[in-house]
Amino acid sequence: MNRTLPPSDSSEPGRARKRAASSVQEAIQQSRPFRSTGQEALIGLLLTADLVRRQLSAVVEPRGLTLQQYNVLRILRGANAHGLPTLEIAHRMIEQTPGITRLLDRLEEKKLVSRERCRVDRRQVLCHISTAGLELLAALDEPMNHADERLLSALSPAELTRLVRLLDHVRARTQANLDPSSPTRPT
Amino acid sequence: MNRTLPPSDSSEPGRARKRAASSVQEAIQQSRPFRSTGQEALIGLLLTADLVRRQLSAVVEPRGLTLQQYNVLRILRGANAHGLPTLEIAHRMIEQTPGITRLLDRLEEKKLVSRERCRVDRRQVLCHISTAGLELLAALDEPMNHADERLLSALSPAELTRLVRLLDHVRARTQANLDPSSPTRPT
DNA sequence: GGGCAATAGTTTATGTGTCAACTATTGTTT
DNA sequence: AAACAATAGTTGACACATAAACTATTGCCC
Repeated sequence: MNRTLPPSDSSEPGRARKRAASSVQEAIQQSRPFRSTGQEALIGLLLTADLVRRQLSAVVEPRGLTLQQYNVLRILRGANAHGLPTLEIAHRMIEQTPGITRLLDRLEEKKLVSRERCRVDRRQVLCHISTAGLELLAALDEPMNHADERLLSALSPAELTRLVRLLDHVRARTQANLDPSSPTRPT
Repeated sequence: MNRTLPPSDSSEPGRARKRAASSVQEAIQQSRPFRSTGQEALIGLLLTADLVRRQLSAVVEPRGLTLQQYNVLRILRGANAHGLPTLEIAHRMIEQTPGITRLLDRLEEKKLVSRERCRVDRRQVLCHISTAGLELLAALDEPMNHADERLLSALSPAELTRLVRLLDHVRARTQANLDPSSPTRPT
């Protein structure tokens, strides 16, 4: 993407737009090359993640689930028996607090999860996956695994490992940089 | 959601929640390991992209823009003078058609873009970025570049290139499997 | 043991994404 | 020229994300 600082900048016409460009450049049809590899990487990351999200959504959508709902069910399946308090689910997702409530509302409407006040700490609401939920997940395991494989079939095992490592690095660094002092302190 | 640990949690002694695992495993706190590296890669991809999106959103949000709105402005800045028809913008984003209309509606309300019927083909609506829009973008260039660098500062140039290449591969394969009428195909 | 802050969760409001159905214009066919 | 399909875009309905304000419960601590 073009990055030029002055206010009335940029956008000169007739810029050559066909060069042996990277896939990202082609995808967004920008008329200039990237300012940096980093920028290209970020855009590639977002494009790829969107593509993956779409593909995975398409797998669960026929069963009437969104990807987020599927995720909650997976979390609950993995957490079994005792159930999980609502916010614990939110923490394990990339979800904000208010979103998880309604997400669980819809799952409960579909009888895929059940909720109950915790007797020990009555502030908490414990969530469980129902038998129907488990069955639904079971039915989705196959196609989901298949989609996973298909999506990454372009990469060799070694490349996959490298990708995982690179992504881990990015997250590790960024999360370390995040403000550790939470601003949610009314004082 | 940020994985920032609660400061001195210690509410329960018996609650050891750390294990020496990959960053992804730690993040989602799944009790079992991944079935495959591919799955780990996908989840890592989604987590990382979400993180990046959040960080970049935080940069444009103080100016009252969403990341998508910012993107549209960038596209329009890059597309100069003649303006772009609505759907052309949508194609350059990962946006669906209806979304772009309302997105442009909001940008127009803020006087950041203008729209007009094309006289040649009256079905089309040509979109332009306004002077105010250009100024806003200019003001965001600096912090945006800074954020880009910060986000990927963990990776060396060589690693960045590798990441770009790996992501390109994933998209290339998947999109090839997807629909043969690729919308973003210049020459 | 009464006051008060932190915690767990929900509600509300707003912005947005997406699907389906719709309008308007153009191109094509006959 | 009338009919019809394709194109460009909008509108409506609904799910979702996020921030802010709210309720209920618990823990603290004096």
